[in-house]
Amino acid sequence: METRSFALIMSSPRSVVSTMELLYFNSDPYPDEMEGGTTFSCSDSCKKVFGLLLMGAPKQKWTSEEEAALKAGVVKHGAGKWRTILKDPEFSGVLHLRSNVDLKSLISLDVFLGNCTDKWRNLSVTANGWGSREKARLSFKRSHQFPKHDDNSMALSTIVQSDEGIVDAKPLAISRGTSHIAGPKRSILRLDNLIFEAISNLKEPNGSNRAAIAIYIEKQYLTPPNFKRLLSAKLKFLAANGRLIKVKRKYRIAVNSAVAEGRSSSLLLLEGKQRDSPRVDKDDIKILNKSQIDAELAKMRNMTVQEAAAAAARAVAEAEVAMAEAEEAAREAEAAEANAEAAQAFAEAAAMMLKGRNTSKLIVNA
DNA sequence: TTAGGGTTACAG
DNA sequence: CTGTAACCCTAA
Repeated sequence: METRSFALIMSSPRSVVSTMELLYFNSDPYPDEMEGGTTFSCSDSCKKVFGLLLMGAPKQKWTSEEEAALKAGVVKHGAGKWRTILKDPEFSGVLHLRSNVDLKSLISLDVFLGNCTDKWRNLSVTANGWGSREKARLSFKRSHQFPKHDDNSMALSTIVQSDEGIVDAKPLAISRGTSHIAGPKRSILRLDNLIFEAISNLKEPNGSNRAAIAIYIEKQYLTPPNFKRLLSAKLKFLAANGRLIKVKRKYRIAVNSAVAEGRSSSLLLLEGKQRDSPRVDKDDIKILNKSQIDAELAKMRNMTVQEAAAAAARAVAEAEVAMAEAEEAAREAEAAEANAEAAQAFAEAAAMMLKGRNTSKLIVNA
């Protein structure tokens, strides 16, 4: 009896062993057959023994198929739901040699872009002084910070319209290691959404000022530490391209703004480049509202693993580009704001001072 | 079960 | 030898 079980375990990857439970060891009778993916029940000491026996076993490189399934699984269930992904019959076939702990490696957008391993978790010094592992961690936290309510939409919440073709399964598989996809500049979408939501919900007749918008968003959502800068940059950008109208430091939504209402779904994620109509504006920003995101998710559930993974990878790649761009914009905006918003900062500082509050922060900007 | 620090094996 | 992919350990 023991011999037989032993053989079974030896043929399992170490990662499976680590999650084994000694179900069959103590079960009577033993199951006649064990298929790949069968989990065992095992005491801790048992695990140690078999873990030792497996030491030196070759590492199991992730196949492109497994990566695709993993990415699709994250799209479907969300990052962090490793066990759920594993148990999903849609992915369990492909991922049956992996444990939930193996899956968790995919914790960041960087990783999502093509590195389904712990690569980005391993500290290594980079030019900007941040270890890539640390970077991955921050990236992950950041991506989880915005949607306070709906984790499931996270994966798609920052999708922007692509100017590129659909990444199909093959290029996806060989894209590992390429963490940035070259292409025309795109803008972050999620914050746009929040700004529009804030302005329209605040319902101020002449529009809302930056502070009010910030307060609204901060009340509704968890915001990143650099949120103020991002918001400033974004407001400026949206006003510059006419999607917001700025009058006396108050922003209102432009009537012809391309807010998602009534927009054809043909502009959305899954269609990608298949929409061949000429672009009017290279900075055109598409916004997915909640129902559209849900629709996209529904579509993805009907896709094959490869299709979903391709779409997911593209979405995340674009989100990553968007995030990088937003941060870049924020950096650039810092200098610009010193001039453009100086008057505002002074005014606010003065007002604050009158109220006897600490003005140091605001004066710094002036 | 997961996140995250730590360790090991392997390729270059 | 070094960097990285894969894997281990464990607090919460």
